[in-house]
Amino acid sequence: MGPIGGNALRGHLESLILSSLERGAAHGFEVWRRLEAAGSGALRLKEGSLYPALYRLEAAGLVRAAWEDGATDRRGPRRRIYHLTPKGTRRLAAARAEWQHFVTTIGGILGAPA
Amino acid sequence: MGPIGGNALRGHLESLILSSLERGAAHGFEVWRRLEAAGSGALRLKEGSLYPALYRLEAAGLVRAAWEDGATDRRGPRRRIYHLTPKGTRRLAAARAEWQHFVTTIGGILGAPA
DNA sequence: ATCCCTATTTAGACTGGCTAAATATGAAGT
DNA sequence: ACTTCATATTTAGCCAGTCTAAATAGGGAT
Repeated sequence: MGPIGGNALRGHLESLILSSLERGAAHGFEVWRRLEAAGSGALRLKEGSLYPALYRLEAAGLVRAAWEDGATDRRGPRRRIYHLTPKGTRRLAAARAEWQHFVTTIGGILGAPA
Repeated sequence: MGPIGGNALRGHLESLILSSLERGAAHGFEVWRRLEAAGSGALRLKEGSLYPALYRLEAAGLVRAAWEDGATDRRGPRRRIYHLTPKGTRRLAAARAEWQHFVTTIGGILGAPA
C-alpha cells in the first residue's frame, strides 16, 4: 500500500496534529515523530507541510506556542512547544465527528470491494 | 454536518467517478446526479471539478467516451457517454483497497471521540 | 575539523477542486 | 414569437495546502 501523503492528507492534517497534541504539549518535531509512529509508517508527512500547518493552527487560536527554556544539555536549536487551547480541544471533537461523516459518505459511495 | 467538497474530495473524486460508472455507462451530468444521490446531499461536487476529472480519467485510459447518437426528441446538447475500461475496473478495485488503508490509518491516528 | 542528529524556516512548485461565465438545445408556458 | 427553464458541456483563472529543496542552527560523537 502506498504511503499516505500529498493530496490525501488535505483537510485532515490539522486534525491529526490536534489529535497528537491531545497526548500532551510537544514541539513540531515531536509532533512529527508521534504522527509517524501512530501511522506505523503508512504516513509520509513533510516538514514543509507540518510547520506551516502549526502556524495556521496557532493563528486560528487552536494551539498556543512558546519557546522552550534553553536547557544547555541537549543538542539542536531551540524548540517551540505547542499545546492545545480550549478552542483547539473543541475543534478536535468537531473534527472527529466530521471525519466519521466523511468516512460514512465517501465509503458509502465507494461501496464494498466485492 | 458541513457538505463534503473542496479539499476533502482531493484524491478521492476519481475513485468516486469510477465507482459510479460501475453501475453502467453514463454521461457526465448523470455521473453527477448519481454521486449527488449516493451522497444523500452530503456531497457538493461542482461541474468545474467533475468534467476535468473525467478528462483525466479518459486520458489515463480508465474510461472511454463516445458522443451519444443524436436522438432528436430530447432537450439539451449532445452528451458524452463514459464507460469503464478493464483498466478502470482494476483501478477501482485498487482504489477501494487504498481507501480502506486510508481510513484505517487516519482513523487510527485520529482516535475515538471519547 | 567533520559529520551526524535534532529542529526550524521558508521560497517556490504543483495538484486538483472551485468560481464563474460562456455555449448549446429543446420543451413548456405566456 | 419570446421567455424561461432544465439539461449538458467547456474552460480560463483562482486558490488552498502539501511538497521540494535548501538554508540555518547547535551540540555531541568520532
